[in-house]
Amino acid sequence: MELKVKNFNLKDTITCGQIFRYEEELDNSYTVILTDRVINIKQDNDYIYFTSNIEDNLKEVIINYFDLEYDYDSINNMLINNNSELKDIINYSKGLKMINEPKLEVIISYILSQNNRVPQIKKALDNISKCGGEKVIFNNKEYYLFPTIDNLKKLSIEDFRRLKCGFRDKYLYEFTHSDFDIDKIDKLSSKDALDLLMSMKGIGEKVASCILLFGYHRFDVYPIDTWVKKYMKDEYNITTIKDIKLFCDKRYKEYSGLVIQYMFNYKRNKD
DNA sequence: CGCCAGGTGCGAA
DNA sequence: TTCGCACCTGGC
Repeated sequence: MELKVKNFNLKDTITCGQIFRYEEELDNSYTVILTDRVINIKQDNDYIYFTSNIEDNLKEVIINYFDLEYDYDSINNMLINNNSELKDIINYSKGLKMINEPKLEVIISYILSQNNRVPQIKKALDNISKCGGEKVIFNNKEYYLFPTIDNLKKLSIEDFRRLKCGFRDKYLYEFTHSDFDIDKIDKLSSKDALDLLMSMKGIGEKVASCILLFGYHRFDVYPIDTWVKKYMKDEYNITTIKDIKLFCDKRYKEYSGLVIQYMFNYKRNKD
């Protein structure tokens, strides 16, 4: 199946740190595990080509997952008009979309991320999926969907430890056995949402920010990672997280989360 | 070996 | 309120 796109960069969108469970294939396509299916997707200029083990609504699923109907162009133009210093990084990063990743998977992923490395996080997520997720055969390979909350509840602390989650085992167990209402977050202000997330063990400010930005499209909440730090130091000689946040909130307001993604993408790929 | 990574919880001051 | 430290795991 194919779809015409404009201002979409598949590679940047998939590889800029939003999701963990994807593979780059030899033909430069990507295989990505979504909620209910596995897809393979490839871009050639203004077209994306995709296949899946499930064809039902595939186009709609792709459009939703890669956020292709959200109007990034207007926001980008507005940002550049108000902040001319953003011209370079936005032109470099335009085509980067914020993925609509399943919320439960985002939460589990970022609980795993504390004091951890990306390959290790991915391995733990794969282990968890193998244990409680539905098996999918796609292009003669086995994949495992991310488990439902009911299946995650079947895992003990020892199971999480065995699945290489490390000391985060107890946080995962407590979260999955809590009465945390994943959809309630959408009804809260960003501050209340942050507080609610941070009331859970293993979720601090950084992890909560990642969850809200990547899982809930809250562009006014965002983490500051090493690449953004590097960018802000090199461009403005601003070094503390507090000052970086003050700077971004003042200039980029409710779109700061989007801007820091552009900074991240620019700084990390420009070397 | 020791160090550290997409931080956080905890006890001590 | 702030500070220092321990923490699974595995790659360097």
